[in-house]
Amino acid sequence: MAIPRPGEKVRGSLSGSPINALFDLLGRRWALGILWQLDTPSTFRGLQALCGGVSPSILNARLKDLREADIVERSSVGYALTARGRELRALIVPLGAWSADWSADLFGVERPGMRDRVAAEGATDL
Amino acid sequence: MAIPRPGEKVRGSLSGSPINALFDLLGRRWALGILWQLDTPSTFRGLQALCGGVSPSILNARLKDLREADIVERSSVGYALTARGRELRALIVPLGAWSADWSADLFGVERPGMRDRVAAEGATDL
DNA sequence: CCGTAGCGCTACTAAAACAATAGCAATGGG
DNA sequence: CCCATTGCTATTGTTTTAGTAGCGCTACGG
Repeated sequence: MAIPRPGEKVRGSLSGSPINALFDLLGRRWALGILWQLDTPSTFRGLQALCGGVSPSILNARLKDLREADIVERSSVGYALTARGRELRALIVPLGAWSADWSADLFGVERPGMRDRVAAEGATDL
Repeated sequence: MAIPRPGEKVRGSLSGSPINALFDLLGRRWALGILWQLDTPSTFRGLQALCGGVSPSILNARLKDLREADIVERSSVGYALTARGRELRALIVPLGAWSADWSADLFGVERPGMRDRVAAEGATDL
């Protein structure tokens, strides 16, 4: 699957504006999870484990997408975020705290201090 | 498709942690776009148009997901974000500015002032 | 050398999600 | 009653994702 290009049509419809291109990309399965887990660089198999055993085919496809989009790159220590990717990740980090509240309110799940850990450390093991 | 519940397995794998449940939800097609467009309440067909003509079946499915997740609700003026949904949307608004930069750098697309408009007004017509 | 282990990744099949189109029941004018 | 609009379902066909197996490569230790 080609990465969505602003200015062209994006998967079936839409104006192809930048935000929609981004949403198309991030709306693919595991894209957000990969971004989240790549806080620290990981090997392919390491990342696969972090993502709960995603199938390698889809992991590879998503990594390819994210590399073409200049969000992820291969380094000596495995896959890592680019500078731009780190900026993007910084924007989605607050979702961690939001999801903790959401989960607690909606499902009654509670994990004391989780909010603060996320806010303070950007913990990835939610 | 059932909404992802923290604590249970999420679509095939993962730990079922809150952030992963959220990523599962937002990783479905149009979920992010709907959140983005629901800045102002819209009717079903209005929202469909805003999203570039999404098919009604998938729009309906996504609205159902988002309503079960207490992110979207039906009001007298159509579909609208809940209080929680507005909080979530606020977190993704910065993606608009990021996507504008990303698009400009990666594809050479340029629209003067877009960044500022997004930052100042939260423009949705990117 | 040879076996073993880890790595990145491809191939294949089955299941699920999504897209596209048509159209129905309900509501509210004119 | 007629017509337009709305929310939505039904149906069909395509695309994407899941799940599993395993190949080629590199780097060991023996």
